[in-house]
Amino acid sequence: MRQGCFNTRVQNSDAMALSAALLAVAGDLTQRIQEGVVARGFVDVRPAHGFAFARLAPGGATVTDLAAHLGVTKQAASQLVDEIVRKGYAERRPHPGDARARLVVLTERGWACTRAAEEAAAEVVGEWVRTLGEGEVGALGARLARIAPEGPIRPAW
Amino acid sequence: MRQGCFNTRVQNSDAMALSAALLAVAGDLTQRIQEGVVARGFVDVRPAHGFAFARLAPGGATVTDLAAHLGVTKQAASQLVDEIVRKGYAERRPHPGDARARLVVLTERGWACTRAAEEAAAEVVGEWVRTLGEGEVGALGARLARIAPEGPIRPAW
DNA sequence: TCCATATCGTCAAGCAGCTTGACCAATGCG
DNA sequence: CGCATTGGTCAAGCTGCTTGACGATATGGA
Repeated sequence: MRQGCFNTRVQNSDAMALSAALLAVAGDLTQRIQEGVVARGFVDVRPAHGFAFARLAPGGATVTDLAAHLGVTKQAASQLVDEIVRKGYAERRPHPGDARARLVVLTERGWACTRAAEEAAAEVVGEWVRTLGEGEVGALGARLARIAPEGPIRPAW
Repeated sequence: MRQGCFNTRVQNSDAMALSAALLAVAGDLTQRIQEGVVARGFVDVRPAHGFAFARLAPGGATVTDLAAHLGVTKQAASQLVDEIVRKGYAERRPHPGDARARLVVLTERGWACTRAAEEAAAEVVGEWVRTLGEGEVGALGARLARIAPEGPIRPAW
């Protein structure tokens, strides 16, 4: 497919302004969720843990699953699991049906931290609602969802 | 000020979906700009350099300026400048009017890399335009600009 | 059934990018 | 002038990731 068809041409300066705003908002959101989670008493977690928790939440996951989801090596994922297990947010269980694998599942503390992150995110989004209005924020979410990629979550830089 | 006024209440699950989409789009954007820049021949730069270039572009900046803009220590900024100077993207000049400071300015190669990043960003945004339409993307940018923070650029995680 | 190959997870070592702490040179205010 | 402040660098250390190697289990073809 031809890239530069006339009516989809974008001014480079506009693209940079949009990109800068998007990345600035993303960085701000991450930082403020982090602060909110810390304020709720979970002082030993980092933003990356949130993405791990999100993957573990449904019903647990293996280290390899987690690695693919986070876009890092198995070793890095294993180290991250070591950390959240040591801190009491998750535990390793034998995997039903595959003795090689281990199922990593959230503990009650892990669930509590996940809920804290949700509350913190809702606080930030609530501020956006006060600035933009509810409909605008809804439209924002809908559009972002349509251009969001499929694959693993990647750090923004 | 009271946070949870009734009509600005946000469902936690909605907030998480919006946050996840935003961070996914931001990560994808970063990665694809990076790939575009590499594809244009600048194989030895990282995303963080782009934010430095943006600060240097107008007319140069000091290491301390850069550190504040990137939200890191002076030492880290100085190391980053070492790197982009060594790779030929910038150079250190005496600062007019302050013999302690040094003005870091982009070289021609630095400008070329900045233009490459703009082109790569425009390519990605062009795809969004094909998906959402031009008006929607414009609205997206306008809304993001309204909720973008003032301070230093922070990494999204 | 048996064995070759692939996969799950971990151990170990190394590296990149950031931090803290210390320091010198230049500034500028009393 | 005297001295606290500021711009920049040097040095050492830490954290989170990588690559490489390995044992244990699973899987599929002869």
